[in-house]
Amino acid sequence: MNKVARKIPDATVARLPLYHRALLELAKTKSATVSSDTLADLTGVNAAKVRKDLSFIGTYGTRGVGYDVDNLLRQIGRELGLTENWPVVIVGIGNLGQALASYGGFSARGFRIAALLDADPKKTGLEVGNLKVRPTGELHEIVQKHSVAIGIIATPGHAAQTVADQMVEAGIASILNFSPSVINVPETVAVRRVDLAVELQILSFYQHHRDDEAIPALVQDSGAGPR
Amino acid sequence: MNKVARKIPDATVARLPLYHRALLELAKTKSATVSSDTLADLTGVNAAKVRKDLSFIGTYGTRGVGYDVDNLLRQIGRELGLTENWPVVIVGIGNLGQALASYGGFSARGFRIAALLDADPKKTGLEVGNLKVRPTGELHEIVQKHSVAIGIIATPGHAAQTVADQMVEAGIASILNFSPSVINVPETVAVRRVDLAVELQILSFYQHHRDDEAIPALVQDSGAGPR
DNA sequence: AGACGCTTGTGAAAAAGTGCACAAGCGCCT
DNA sequence: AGGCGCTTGTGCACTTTTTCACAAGCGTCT
Repeated sequence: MNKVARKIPDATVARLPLYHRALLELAKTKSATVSSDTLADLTGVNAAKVRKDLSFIGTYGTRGVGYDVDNLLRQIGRELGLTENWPVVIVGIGNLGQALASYGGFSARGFRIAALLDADPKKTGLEVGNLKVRPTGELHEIVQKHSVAIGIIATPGHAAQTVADQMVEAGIASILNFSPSVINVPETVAVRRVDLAVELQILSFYQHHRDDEAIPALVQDSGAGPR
Repeated sequence: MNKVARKIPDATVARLPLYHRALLELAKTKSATVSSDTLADLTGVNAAKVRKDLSFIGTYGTRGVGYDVDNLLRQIGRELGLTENWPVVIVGIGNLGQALASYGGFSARGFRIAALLDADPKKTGLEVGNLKVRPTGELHEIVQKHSVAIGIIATPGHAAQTVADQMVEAGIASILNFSPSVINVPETVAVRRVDLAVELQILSFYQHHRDDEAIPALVQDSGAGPR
């Protein structure tokens, strides 16, 4: 009876990080409470949807007033598991890997980079974002030592499957795949794929069909259903 | 009567690039035709869905045989507007911008980078992927000259809105926003946002709720409904 | 204390997306 | 020339997501 209640729709899960980020912003600057309407503006989501989404994680709003920013932030963070400060490893320290490694936002958002790995020996020892790049061979050891649960693949497409296999073997349970390839993993492993060119192509479609009476419109998230 | 037929669901649009990429791969190596089943394997999509998706762009399959790879590739490319070889500009040449600029896959996928721009004068003149970085001030001129329709924002969050405004003013109609901020644009402008940390947080959720009876599973796309 | 304005939380309807299951059709083989 | 195996295209039922609309509840002001 307590587990059953806990079913948050995938579409909602995909939006929670959006609210989280907006709240982070609000907490820094603005007031102590926020209405679903404001949050809707800030995230580009419809207000009713905001309320429904938030209702899935509990009733933390006050009618006539809104949501307490700090509290809501905490609740969403807890729900997303950001309180655990997940260690992540990044494999593939090319341009994208380096961009990820030096992206400052991770720690504020619940993650810390445990290690940077690259198969190319020439990259070994390179210092990026005050971490030294290490050879891919050390993956297993690092994952075990730091209890890494999440791995990021930032390699070229042809290396992605190999890296994925190594990650799975090392015990990683969730993979964020930035390579353009689709990878095969056991179904106990969660995968999310982000393909930069795909995003462009989707835009291209709407650009291309601009005249076809359709209004492209303004939704700003890259997606719903992961799982 | 001819326009009406042309309504391709958003969810399908989001998957077309996936098929496109798989077909590109098939065209290079394998056989001349492909079945919906194989394509399903290659993309991690259910076979019935593949067929339904493809049926939206026309009936290009042959029963008992499958789809002609080259032809299908062409049809999807046409539908996505990739034949137009869109010129794009990238604003913000930090690590991510450089990663995008030197990502080789764009030209094969229907895009060419018209210019790299950065507001920081120190970056001006820097050569990335055999293009010189130019000051943001030249945006308007470049957009006009090359008829750029798509802009990529790869700046830090705090600069995103300013850049977006400049893009809109310059006449860009579609924006791919890699910054963590949500941007406001007229509703005639299409925006897609990709937030690296958001993707991680979504994974975090499923990782966190791993025991809650739910099987995270294996869908590999980052999203459906853009529009 | 009562009224009023504002905002939440949520039923219920509508819309969108998914997946099954199977008839229709193609090509090969005998 | 007919049968058989394979694969498409799609009607239909089902699930998920979105959107509407409004009662319920909080706080303030008189």
